[in-house]
Amino acid sequence: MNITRGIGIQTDPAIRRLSAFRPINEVTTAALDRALRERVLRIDAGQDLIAEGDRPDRIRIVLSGWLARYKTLEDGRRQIVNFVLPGDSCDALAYLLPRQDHSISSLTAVMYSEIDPERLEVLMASDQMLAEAVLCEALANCSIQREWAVNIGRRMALERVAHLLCEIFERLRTVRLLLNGDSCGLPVTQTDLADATGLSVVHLNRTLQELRAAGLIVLRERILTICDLPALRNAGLFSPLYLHSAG
Amino acid sequence: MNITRGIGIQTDPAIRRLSAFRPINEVTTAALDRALRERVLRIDAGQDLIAEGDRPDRIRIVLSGWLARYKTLEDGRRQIVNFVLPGDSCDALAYLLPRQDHSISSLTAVMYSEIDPERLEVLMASDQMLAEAVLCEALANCSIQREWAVNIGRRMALERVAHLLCEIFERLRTVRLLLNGDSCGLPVTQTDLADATGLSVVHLNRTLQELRAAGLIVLRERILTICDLPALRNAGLFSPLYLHSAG
DNA sequence: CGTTTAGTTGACCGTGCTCAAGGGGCGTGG
DNA sequence: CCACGCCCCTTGAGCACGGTCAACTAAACG
Repeated sequence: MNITRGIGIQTDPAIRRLSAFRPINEVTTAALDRALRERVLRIDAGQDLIAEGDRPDRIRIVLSGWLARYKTLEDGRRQIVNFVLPGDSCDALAYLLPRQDHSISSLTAVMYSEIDPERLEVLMASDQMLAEAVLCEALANCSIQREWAVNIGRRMALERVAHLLCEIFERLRTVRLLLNGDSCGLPVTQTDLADATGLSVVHLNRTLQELRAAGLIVLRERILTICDLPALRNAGLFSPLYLHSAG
Repeated sequence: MNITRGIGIQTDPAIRRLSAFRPINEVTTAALDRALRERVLRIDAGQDLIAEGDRPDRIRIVLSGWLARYKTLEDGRRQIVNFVLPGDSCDALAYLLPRQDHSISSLTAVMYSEIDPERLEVLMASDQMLAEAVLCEALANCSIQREWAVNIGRRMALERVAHLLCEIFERLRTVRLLLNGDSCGLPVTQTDLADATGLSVVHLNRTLQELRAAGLIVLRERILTICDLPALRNAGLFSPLYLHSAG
């Protein structure tokens, strides 16, 4: 984990993410951009950025790379409860609670900004739109959480995986991270996808193959191509309202 | 749905719930109490209080009775994503987003307060502790949501039901709604519990019987008695950290 | 009394899990 | 250069957890 200063850092995803909820004016955008560039850090894949039980102190905002919010049971069973994608915060408001109730680990190499809660509070106090956007981001994450409960609890394996892929595709679209109209990176293992859908790796693998065989997706070398988006949405009973991201 | 004014209304659960996160001083408590009593409404069991797609306008805070946050799939499959218990708000911050992303319906007769968002904002602006408590309540709900994903995704039926019962018991304890040290009301049908755990009604019924046979619980006439709390927690792999409610 | 709703039980079956083994890519080290 | 280990993906076989369907009981209610 090392601090990376200077040039070549893109803060766009974070600003795009917030802009999906409220218009952020130029002055605030610039101030936010400055705050984000002040402490940029990098970690490799497979590191715990936040562990359950930690005292939350700093706010972390992802600039690039994927992470997973997860919890494990005593015997090792793991459930990923959400993916944290570029532009997402690893909990902008968590510092209000005494402890972290879940862990967050990197699935890929990750670049992120650290901001002190006080710093963000100052920014929020100076621009009501920014304050609301930050709250909305938290609320939207909560909504995604609810949809995951539905996904895991009431959808069949095929529907579940289709739904998850649709969600990821949509979320990456709002931060402009599609590779072209119908592809995006999917830099996670099948074990990760299994833990996210509540399936076993074996069954997840077979389900992916079913989706491939049906001509809905191509998944090779960590690139997901959606061949027939309407059909995939249909297969996953996917409706994007819950993402609250206008686009 | 009718307005009930006047006496005999208990606002305690709502105030206790917020006090679990931040100390609320007497002045604010009194102001909050007044705000809560201004518009108290009542609905019967089985009514939708909020429907997916609604434009959120008013804030609703439950004074008595149970509700369920839920989503349904096109073909009728229903997943309850959380219970809303006395003292909980049906989303204090939802008005920031354009649409409700899920429905909330009453499982019992319910008494609740309606507050205008502006009214609450004024109260929050005048007392930082209250503002933080309201945010914490939303964050704690979000944490519960994550735990439900784990519950549904990675626990076996018996563990799942045990866990849910432990959670309900704890949550009712923080708002002082236990009937005595080891009992609480559980005014919902087995269909509701099935939809909350992602199980079928038939299997939920059998799982409850297993818990009864193991001497862990007694469940009769909508009263849940936990005979052996440590054993039930053990059976459900339950650890209350995620509730963030100090007690 | 008939109807409805909730709980219960039995029988059967299927989705998805477990266990196990093998293949391919890749980095490391002999 | 090849050997080895490691990680990830894949496939097969058997099985179990939990779903589905159906029927029956008991209580609540008009």
